[in-house]
Amino acid sequence: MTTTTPKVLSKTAEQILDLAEMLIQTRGYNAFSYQDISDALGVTKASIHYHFASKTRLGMAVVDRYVDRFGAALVAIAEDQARPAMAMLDFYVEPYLGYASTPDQVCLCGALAGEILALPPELRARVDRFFRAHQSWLTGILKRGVARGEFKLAAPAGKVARLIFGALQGALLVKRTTGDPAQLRDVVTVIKLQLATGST
Amino acid sequence: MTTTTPKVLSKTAEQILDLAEMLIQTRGYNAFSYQDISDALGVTKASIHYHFASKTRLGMAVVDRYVDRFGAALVAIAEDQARPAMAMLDFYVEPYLGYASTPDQVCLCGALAGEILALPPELRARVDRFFRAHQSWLTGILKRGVARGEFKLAAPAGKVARLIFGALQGALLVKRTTGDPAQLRDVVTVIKLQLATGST
DNA sequence: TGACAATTACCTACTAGTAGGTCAGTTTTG
DNA sequence: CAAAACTGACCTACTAGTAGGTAATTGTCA
Repeated sequence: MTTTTPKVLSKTAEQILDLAEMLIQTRGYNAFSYQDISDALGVTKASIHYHFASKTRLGMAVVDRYVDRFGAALVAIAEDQARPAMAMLDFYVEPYLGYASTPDQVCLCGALAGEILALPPELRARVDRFFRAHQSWLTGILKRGVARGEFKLAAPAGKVARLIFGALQGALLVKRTTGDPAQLRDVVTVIKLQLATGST
Repeated sequence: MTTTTPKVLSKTAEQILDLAEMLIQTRGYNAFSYQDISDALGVTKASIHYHFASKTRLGMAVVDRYVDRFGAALVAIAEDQARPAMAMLDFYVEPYLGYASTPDQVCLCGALAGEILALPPELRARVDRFFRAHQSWLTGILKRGVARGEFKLAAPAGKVARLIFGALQGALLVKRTTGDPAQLRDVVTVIKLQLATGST
């Protein structure tokens, strides 16, 4: 696991992390301030600096926690060798559908990617790792589905994984702007139909 | 056409627009300042305010110009009834491939979508319109391809259009972060293979 | 057990820097 | 000349971050 903060976190520190994560997912990293957190949580800016020395460190802690949480879920999904690959894909898209059901949340790393050049290098590297890990995980699931005769791919698994991952991230972004809750649902439907053997 | 600035623009105004467009596409709207433009162009901040009274108005002018330019291309592509639908799709993805060949440009509206909640409402509405227009244009092209026997779709054209559009936007975002120029190329390849009759 | 020293968790008050924006005045140009 | 283009000086609001202080809790040891 990639841990920025060594030991257990205080209740306040966790509240700060929770709120910062939400603020990045909705407004973006550069569009939230320590003052926003201070106002919402009733703690002073100095107190936030006590828990997270800099905004960069706060961002790192938020991303690390998100990546670890998501990553643990990926491991858990892929563990059960008996489970159909399509069911694994269903589990994978669940968080995305969850975000799509909120008024304006997107994937944390998707949000950060939109302002990647305006981000401190520590955050850039973490988003990069997230994208690679998820696309490689998806590639594995697709290969498994093909080996089991569940999926029929029009192209190599790695390229299809890129299509699926990009489509999920893009659909979330579009959904938040247009406000149409069907945006992501439709995309997931088409992906599954295209993967299913004999769908075309 | 959606024109914010009524008459012809001065050379300086156009330089400001060009640079602002590039800055939004790379860094994002909230991560660039009048000072950045002032430094790069050698004009004062006050001079920028002379041409564009507020940052919101500058943003509006940038998006309007971008949307008009892109929209004119869409009309031109769809004009020739004889041209194959696949060729039209090739023309459509050309700008995306162009951005992908730069180190860190993405679609202007894709960049704005990442910080949509931190944007003035005038910009939000414009990004929304862009997304709807492009998905509806893509839907038309897909329907045309089906009618001509060029495409075989696994789902209704509107849903496939959402997949394609989201995948293009998402792939650009991922490409900029990971730096892999093949990210978008792979996605386009898979899309075309999945659309082609009998590809699966 | 009680005394003392750290440590944790916060606070008020402040800094230097940057953001977008204003305005009166000046230069340039048709 | 007059309109258009531009500038320097300035303003207010807000940013991340710092300095220094205060309680309360916790660990250690005679």
